[in-house]
Amino acid sequence: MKRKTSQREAIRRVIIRADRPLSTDEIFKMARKLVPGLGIATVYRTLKSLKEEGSIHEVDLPGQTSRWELSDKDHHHHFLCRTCDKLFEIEGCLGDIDRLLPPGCSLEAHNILLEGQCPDCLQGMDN
Amino acid sequence: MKRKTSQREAIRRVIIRADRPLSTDEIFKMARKLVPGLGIATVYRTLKSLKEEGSIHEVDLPGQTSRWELSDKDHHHHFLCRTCDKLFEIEGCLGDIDRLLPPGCSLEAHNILLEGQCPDCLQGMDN
DNA sequence: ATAGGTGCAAACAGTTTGCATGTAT
DNA sequence: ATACATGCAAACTGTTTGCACCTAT
Repeated sequence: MKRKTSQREAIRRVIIRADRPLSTDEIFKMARKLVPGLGIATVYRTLKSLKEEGSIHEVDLPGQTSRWELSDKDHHHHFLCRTCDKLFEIEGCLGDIDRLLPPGCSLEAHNILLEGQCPDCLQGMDN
Repeated sequence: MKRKTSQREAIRRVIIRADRPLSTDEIFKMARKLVPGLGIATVYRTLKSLKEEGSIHEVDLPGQTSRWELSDKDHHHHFLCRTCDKLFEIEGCLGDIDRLLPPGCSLEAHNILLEGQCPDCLQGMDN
């Protein structure tokens, strides 16, 4: 996949403009405003392709649908609001992770997810 | 749900005997050996009910299907083998998690998942 | 006897794929 | 011109639900 199509550009633009990782469906709805006829299959295919070319990163979440963010970021983790389901980027990391590793296992990655209420939802403005 | 049926007992037994959190499908296959006609819908319903009554806990994983473990355990996290997809319990936790919390957010839970190779898979015995 | 549990098949949600058509190169 | 991308619908996977039948109480 290398062609510069309006669909692909719209999807890329939506992700670039976002201030947090977006779900596939959010991207679909936002990109469809830019390219009216856009189909969901194209979104899935394009996200996969952007991921494979290395420009975006898929954030897998427990129990939730994947979110997508630009991959040119430093190592970080995420905070998930349990009310609005929005995901936010968290800076920094925790040290001494190796300490938890079971004996005989090799460590290839670690995932830290914080969950709670985001500022907006704490104020009862449920959105 | 309160009745003592062979299906429910088999499912409970499989989870109790396991040395690690099992997937719904693993539970289904193991319990079906104990109760031949067992249907997958019953497994889903029973797991949900055991969860609601508080005897088991659902481990949601990013990108993977849920695993189930007994809920009478201390706070812990998990290690996922990227080769055989088995999940292992990890003792202990990391301190200073609040430090990562974005300003204005409340913290209700945290999730730490380590990923890599388990001892068996490190030795090339791919299972 | 009867409320609740079970198995089956159909329904669902999210995601992927086959195919004919459209379009960037 | 043509190889690749798109939209649609069908297929797929994991999970849930409706319903007639079964069974623990």
